[in-house]
Amino acid sequence: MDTSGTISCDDELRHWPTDEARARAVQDRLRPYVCLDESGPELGFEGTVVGVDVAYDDERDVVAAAAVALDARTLAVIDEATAVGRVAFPYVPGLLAFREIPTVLDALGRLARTPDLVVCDGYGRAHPRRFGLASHLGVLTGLPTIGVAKNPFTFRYEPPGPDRGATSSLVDDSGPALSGAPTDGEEVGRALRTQKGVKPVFVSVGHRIDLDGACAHTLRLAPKYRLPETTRAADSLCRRALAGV
DNA sequence: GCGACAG
DNA sequence: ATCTTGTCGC
Repeated sequence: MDTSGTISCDDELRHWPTDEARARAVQDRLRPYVCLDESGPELGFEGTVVGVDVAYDDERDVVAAAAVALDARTLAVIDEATAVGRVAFPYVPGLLAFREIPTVLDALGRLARTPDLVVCDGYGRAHPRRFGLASHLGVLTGLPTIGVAKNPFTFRYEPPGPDRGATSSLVDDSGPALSGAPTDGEEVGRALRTQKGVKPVFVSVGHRIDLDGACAHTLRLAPKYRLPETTRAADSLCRRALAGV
């Protein structure tokens, strides 16, 4: 595998790790493939923004994933897909991707057309090893991805201004944990106020987009509610899919 | 040792 | 994530 200097999604799935140490090793191995020097799709581009999310039934060890494609201009739903699978990994903070991605990939593959941008529940670069769910999904699919989380995890931030669109830096103060570059105090994402007077969401870059673009798209996707319409639609659909199993 | 900890 | 009643508001 990986004899061409690129990633094979199928190979990664075939060698999915089963313990924490190997999962962290996978993150360290794939992190160099994250692309941070593309600006991403234009705001209001012609194409689809796809939201993905999963729901669990721990009793039966079942996970349901949903992928919902919205028209990037009108935010109208134009396609939906679901997939059901077995939980592939326990919940461990920092290793969420290994629990969710296999079934999410299955759902994404059932869409009629390839997404132009994918919005994930959780983090991208805002991650202990700079390789959260959104980055992982981006590297495996090659698609531009962003992470929109509902909580700041362990990262520090100042509350953004009260108005819609206000932002503040999400900073990693854990120190230079990664080999090499000094990352202490680095901005790993942003707190973004999507609705006036409402708790912000936490946006970070996944793959092939910059932080400004990730925030701009997130704000545009949340014209009425705190969470992006992509997330709301995917959350609703995966819950219905789980209930139907 | 203790608390914190995306979903 | 999931467990869960009522309640306030458009």
